[in-house]
Amino acid sequence: MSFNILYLHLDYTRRKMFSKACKYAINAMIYVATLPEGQERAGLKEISKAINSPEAFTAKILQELVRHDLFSSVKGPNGGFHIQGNPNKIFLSEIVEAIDGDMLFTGCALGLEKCSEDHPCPVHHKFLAIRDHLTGMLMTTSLRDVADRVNIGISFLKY
Amino acid sequence: MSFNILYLHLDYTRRKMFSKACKYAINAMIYVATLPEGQERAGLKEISKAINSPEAFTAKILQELVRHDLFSSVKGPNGGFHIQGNPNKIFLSEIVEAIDGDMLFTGCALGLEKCSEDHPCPVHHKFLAIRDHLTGMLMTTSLRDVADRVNIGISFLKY
DNA sequence: ATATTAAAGGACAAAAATATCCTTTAATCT
DNA sequence: AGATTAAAGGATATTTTTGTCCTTTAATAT
Repeated sequence: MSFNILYLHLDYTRRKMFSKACKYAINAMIYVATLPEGQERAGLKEISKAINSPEAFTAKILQELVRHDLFSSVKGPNGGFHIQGNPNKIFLSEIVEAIDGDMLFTGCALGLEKCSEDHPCPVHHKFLAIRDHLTGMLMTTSLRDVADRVNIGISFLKY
Repeated sequence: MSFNILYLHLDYTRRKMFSKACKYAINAMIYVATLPEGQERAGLKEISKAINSPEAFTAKILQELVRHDLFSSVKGPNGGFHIQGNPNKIFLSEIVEAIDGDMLFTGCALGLEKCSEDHPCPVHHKFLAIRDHLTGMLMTTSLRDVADRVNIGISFLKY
């Protein structure tokens, strides 16, 4: 039952920019940011249903976000997760960095250990602009920004 | 012997844009593109030494590049790999697509199955520009471009 | 106080990516 | 033709990422 695995298992032709864990993290935080005032806390089940993610795995990621002070959590009845701080001042870059780290922003695109201006990889200069563009965008896009788009119905968290 | 694994094995804080396989592929092709006229073919050992990559794994990747008509290969003594076609007309995008697929260019950043203008994810519009920037760069940067930089000594394939 | 609820945490499982080894195939060289 | 060389391909191993399950901890509600 493998058409394109005819040739080796080097078929992973579906590499994306972020890890799944990171996507779940971003989606989860956006979802919680969309909740109305007075009820801005949501439980694991609610969150993973809202963003269509595997519950147990999502739990691990939410824990990680709590450790990174992006969420805070409350146990027991009516417990759950709420955003730690002001969604206007939480940026996508912080979520990405919490889960995927900063290699996307700082690491060499070609994997050179000591890639730098002095000792650049062959695509160093080409990627500088891309990286700046990407990190600039992530560092200026707040949770509020994107959550509002969901709330007014012009963007979506699942399917 | 695990300091930052104190908390779960969700520590993969080193996500990069491309897979390792893809980096090896790009580096390998750049290396072969740097070879002087008349000897523009290199064997697996030479290549993986030049780009500092694991030999056997690199072999698989070179095979894949041959299947994608980016390299052609010759067996036996003095065999090896040479670039199939004109390095001026081979672009980084083709190598990335051969190994990592086109999800980086076309896939939704947040993993929405049917992310589109009509039904966009919360960061759709923000990522459009990034993606265009990235793919534009990859589609216009030729192997010759980057190989020349290595040849004149202003960029490097290892360390 | 006790029961209930929900997150935290540990152990484990499955899948994908990375990597190695060994055999087979096809060139070249003698 | 036979020996040698190097890529192709198959099998397998390791590591990382993704995912599940079950117990423990700490809140709330009765």
